[in-house]
Formats: sequence, C-alpha cells, structure tokens
Amino acid sequence: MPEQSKCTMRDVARLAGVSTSTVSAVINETVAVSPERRMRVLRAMEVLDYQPDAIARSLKTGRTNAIGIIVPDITNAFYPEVIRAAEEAAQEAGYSVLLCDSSEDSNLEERHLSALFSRRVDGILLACCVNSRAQQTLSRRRVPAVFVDRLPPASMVNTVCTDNVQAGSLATEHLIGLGHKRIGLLAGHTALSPHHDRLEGFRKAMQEAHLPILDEYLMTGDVQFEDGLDAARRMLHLPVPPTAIMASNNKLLMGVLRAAEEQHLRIPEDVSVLGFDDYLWNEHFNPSLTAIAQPAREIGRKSFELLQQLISGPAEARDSPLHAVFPAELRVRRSTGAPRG
Amino acid sequence: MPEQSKCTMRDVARLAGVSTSTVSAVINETVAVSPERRMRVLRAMEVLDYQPDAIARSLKTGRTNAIGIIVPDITNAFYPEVIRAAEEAAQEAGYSVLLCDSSEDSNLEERHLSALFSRRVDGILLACCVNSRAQQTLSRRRVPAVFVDRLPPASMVNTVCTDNVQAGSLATEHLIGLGHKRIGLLAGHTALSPHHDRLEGFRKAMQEAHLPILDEYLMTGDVQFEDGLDAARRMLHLPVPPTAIMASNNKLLMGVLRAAEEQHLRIPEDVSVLGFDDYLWNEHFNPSLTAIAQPAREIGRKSFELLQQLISGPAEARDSPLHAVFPAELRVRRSTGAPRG
DNA sequence: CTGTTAGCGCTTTCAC
DNA sequence: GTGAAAGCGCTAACAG
Repeated sequence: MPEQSKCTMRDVARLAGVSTSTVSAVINETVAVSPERRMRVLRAMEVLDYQPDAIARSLKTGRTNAIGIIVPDITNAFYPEVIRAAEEAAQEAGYSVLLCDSSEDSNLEERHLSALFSRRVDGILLACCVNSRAQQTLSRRRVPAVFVDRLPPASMVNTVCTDNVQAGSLATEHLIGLGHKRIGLLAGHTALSPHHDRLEGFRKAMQEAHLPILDEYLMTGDVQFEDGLDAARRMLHLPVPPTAIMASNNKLLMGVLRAAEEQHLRIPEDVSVLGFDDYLWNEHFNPSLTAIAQPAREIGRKSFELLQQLISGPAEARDSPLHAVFPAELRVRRSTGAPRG
Repeated sequence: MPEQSKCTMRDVARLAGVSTSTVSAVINETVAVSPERRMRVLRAMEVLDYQPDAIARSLKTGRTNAIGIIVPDITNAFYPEVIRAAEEAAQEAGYSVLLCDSSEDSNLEERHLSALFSRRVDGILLACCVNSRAQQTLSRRRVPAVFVDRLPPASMVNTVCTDNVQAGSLATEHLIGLGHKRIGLLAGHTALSPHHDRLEGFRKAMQEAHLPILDEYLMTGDVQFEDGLDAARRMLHLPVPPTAIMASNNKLLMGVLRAAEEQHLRIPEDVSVLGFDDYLWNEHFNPSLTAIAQPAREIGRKSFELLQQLISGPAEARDSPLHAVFPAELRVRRSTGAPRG
C-alpha cells in the first residue's frame, strides 16, 4: 500500500537508480531508454504511486492541455449537451476542460476570459452573451478560440453553429405547408445570433410564400416565461389571431402553452405550437411538441475538433477563419396541425 | 493599443524600473510598496497588458486555486444546477472549475480523478457512479473532497445531499394522505444512495401507515424510459393495480406517463403519478406534475463552501467528516389526487 | 521599503 | 543511451 502522497520525479529517479531525465524519457517516450532501466523506472513509479505534475510540465512546455468553455447559462439544457460532447472529445485528446458560466453577463464573461488567459489555457470555446466584448478581447490575446452557437457580429472568427436561418425557414414552411397563413413568432433577443437568424429564416419563408408579416404577430426582445405568456395572450386575443405560434426559446414556448390553456384553446385544433430546441420531454408533453432540433452533440464535438486544429496546426492556419454549420432538423409531433376550417 | 501577447513579470519590472519582487509585491499586496513605485508598476502592467501566469504561481505556491467537479451525467438537469451554484461560489472565491463527466462509468471516473490529481487541483466535488472506487482513490491521495448527491457507501467522507429518506417518506405520505393504499414505486438503482434512500423512506412511511409493500408494486435496478414503460405497463395490468405510482427518476416517470396514456388511464383520476426531481417543465405538463424538489443550488453552494473549508482550514479539521443535509420539498400539482371510489 | 537569490518539478539541450 | 545542468515565471526568504 503506497503511502507517498507527494512524490516527484526525483523520488522516482532515486528509487530506480537513474537520473530524472531518464524518468522523463520513459514517461514521454521522447527518447529511447534501455528496456531494463525502463522497467526499473516503471516499477518505481508504480511503487511510489507517482503522478506527474502537470503544472510543472506546463510551465516548462508552455502548453497546458486544457481548454476553457464559457457558456451563458449551463441550466439551459442545450449547453450541457454541447459541453458533454466537447468534454468527451477533449478528454479523448488528453485535454481537460475549465468550465465557466457567464450568467448572460458580459462583464462576468470578461472576467472568466481573464482567468482563462491567466491559466494559460490552450484554447477557448465560447457561446457569448449580449454585448459581448469577447471577440476583441480574444483577438488581442491571440488565444485560439471557437465561437459556438452564439456568434459575435464580427466575421473573422471561427464558428460552429446550427444553420438557424434554415431552422427558421424550416419551421415556418412546415406551418405554411399545413395551411397556416397567420403565424406568430416570439423571436427572442435579436442581438443573439440564433434568435436573429431564426427571425430572418421566418421572414424569408413568409416572403417566399407571399404571406404578410404582421407586427402584431411578432415579438422580439424578451425571453422569459412571463414574456411569452403576455405576448401569446395578446396575440390570441387579437380580433384575427394567428393560427400558429412559434417560440424561439423554451421558456417563451411554455408561456404560449399556458396562454392557450387559459383561453381553453386546444392544441393543435385551435392553435398550432412549435418550439426551437428539442428536449427529451417534448415528446412526453400532452400533446407532444413539434420542435426544431439542433445537433448539439455534433456541435460540441466539432467545436473541439476545430479548436484542436487551431491549437496543433501551423500558425498560418489561423489566418482564415474556420466555420462549421449544421442543418437543423424538424421533429413533427402533435402540437402542429392544419388550421381550423 | 498594447500588442504584447506574451509578457512576464520581468518585462513589467524592467519597464517600471523596479525588481520583480516589487512587482510581485504590488500584485499580491503581500508587503508594502511605496505609492510612487506602486503606480509605476501598475502603469507598466496596464501598458503591457500583463496577465500573471497562474501556472508559474501555482508551481511556486503549491496551490492552484482550481477545483475539480465530477458528475455522472451533465445532461441530467439536476447537475447543471448544482454545478452552476458551485461554480458561482468558486468564482467568487477566486477558484476555477475543472469539469468532468464520468458518463456513469467508474473507470472513466478514475481516469478523471487521475487527471485532476495531476493538475494538482486543491479539492474535488464528486457525484459518484455505480461501483465507484473514488472513495479509496481519494483517501489514498489525501486530496480534500466532498461527495455531492450521490454518496459512496463509506462513512468517513464529507457529504452534501438532500435527505432522501425524508424525501421518500414525504412523497409516500402525501399519497397516503390522499387515500392511496396501493402505491407503486419505480425505485431506480439502489446502489445509488439517493435511490436507495428514497426506497427506504417509502418503506418507512408504508410501515408506519400499516400498509403492505407488495413485490409487484416495486421495481428496482433499471432507470431508462423503456424500463419505466415496461414496469408501469405491468403494474397497471395487474388484477389489482396500484392507484398511484412514484418514479425515482425522470426517465422512469416519463415511462409511467406513457403507459398510463396507452391504457387510456386519466391522471390523476385513474392513477396518481409523482416524480422525484422537480424540473421547470413539470409545471407545464398536462396535467402538471407533482414532484419532490431538491434544493440543487443550495447543495452546489454548500458543497463548495465545505470544500473551501477543508482546503483553507487547519489540517486537523479534515479528521472528522463534514456533512450537510437539506430537506426535500413536496410540490403538489395536479398529477396526484384521491384514488377512485 | 527594495533587490538579490534560490528554488517549485519538469523538459530539454548538450556533452559524455 | 544516459546524466548534468539550465531554465520556464513566479514567490518568499533574506540581506541591505
């Protein structure tokens, strides 16, 4: 039962009767070591329960094998999936993940960035928040970074996200295809790229179908349950209410559901309802919820892959930004149907 | 526009015309520095956009100001809340968080622990998985650690969790109070402390009410949607079916809901349904779901607080284990009601 | 108050 | 193949 809690390469070297450089060579397989001495070192490491000190190594090599991930809200179910996939890929590649939650606060986001810089992470994955200054901060520091899901306005950055314009169109076309002409949209915060793009997709699809976009059927800016409830109440009380309502985030959608219930409107007979972001429980709602699904796992994995490319690749590879865009998928369930009459 | 991407304390010292120890003193406020030189240093830091190298500092001081968090599944909505609260507390105290997901795999858990040891984290928060060897591994390494939610069998460890026995009793008593005598429980994996304890709470409450516990009304071991569906089907097809069913995790609960729907059973008129873990959307289900709620944020915050106590406190403070137990709360909604007749 | 100095544990030339 | 030695950037005695 080894009891050495703190033991260094020197202890291993001493016990094995070799120099520290030999131990290092064995660990890193950087230069050949005679089989016999190799075994002695391995044994000593085992006996002493030796764990290399990653801190010391990092100081020497200048690489930490750690990346930072900053998300605006980890309790938003989309991000855990992204994080999990990224973390898996990272772990397979020998990287650790420093997780930061910016709480949708750009100042906290900046502080997290500072901390990550100080810790000398090799790269950063970032879903930014409103008013983010991350793009400037990152380019000043020249740390490899990939923006995920929520992209900054700037263009010269590496990005991985869903094609949210397509997602918006896809959703809208689904409803149009069912016969809807009056479609409401709770679009969320248009300063956030996903929400902005979905709105654009909505506009495109409506125009292509020669359908008018009414101000009364559109709400932007707010993203909470209460906001969705209020907006949906208003729309559904209109003399000519929409026959379908889409919501760009889950809380807004819950507001729509509640408003429909309040007014004893049946879904989808009286009003169709569609959400963005597909969650496990959408399927188990009553009625089950039609939704746009994003390939969160693919996004997470791809994000790390691009980041690793930036980290390991030649410096000039960083000159032209990398982009990966994934198609959204429509999951048709029972909350959408043909409009009345 | 400062363009120094890589700059050390020596650069700052040179520009300010002082020694590195003075710079260090200014940064750490460890010894007094004359105001005039202090300003010069501060200015130089600003000009060079200097970021102290946490790696070098850690190597010197032996502390990383980083903690590790290992969870079995970050896509289980309970953990993001715990993580967020812990991360918030950590960030306030100047700590960073290394996040690991063990995917319910004890071997991966061990690898994560190794990585965290190598990185010399100051402490570890851990929700362990089935067959976890973490307790032994941690005690061998003598790294401060707090077990969260999922506790190992061993007793000499620091823990923070919900009182799951009370949670089980509370849920059961609620149903008994409504008049139920035949209560089914999908208890989950009894090797996991929360599931184990809830089952115990159920038993206690049933015994106190002099109600029999029937084998046919109890399922343990499985935790997936399909398992819940199968078990609920079976129970509901019994000649004398339970009038209420509780499920120890969300996926099992969804299975119960589905089984009830299949058999055109109305909730709560035909069968009452109750879940453990309260999620945002429970309120928006149709009918809304009665559930036991755990104070996830408090658990997360408290976990970090205890860990910090272990890290900063005197060594002897680590001799007697710390425990924090939070009461569970029952959120009564519409999925539970009096049994028929 | 201030600067000089000696490492923290590791990797990496560079001679042997 | 192997070991001695020089740091990576920082902090913490220790003299001045």
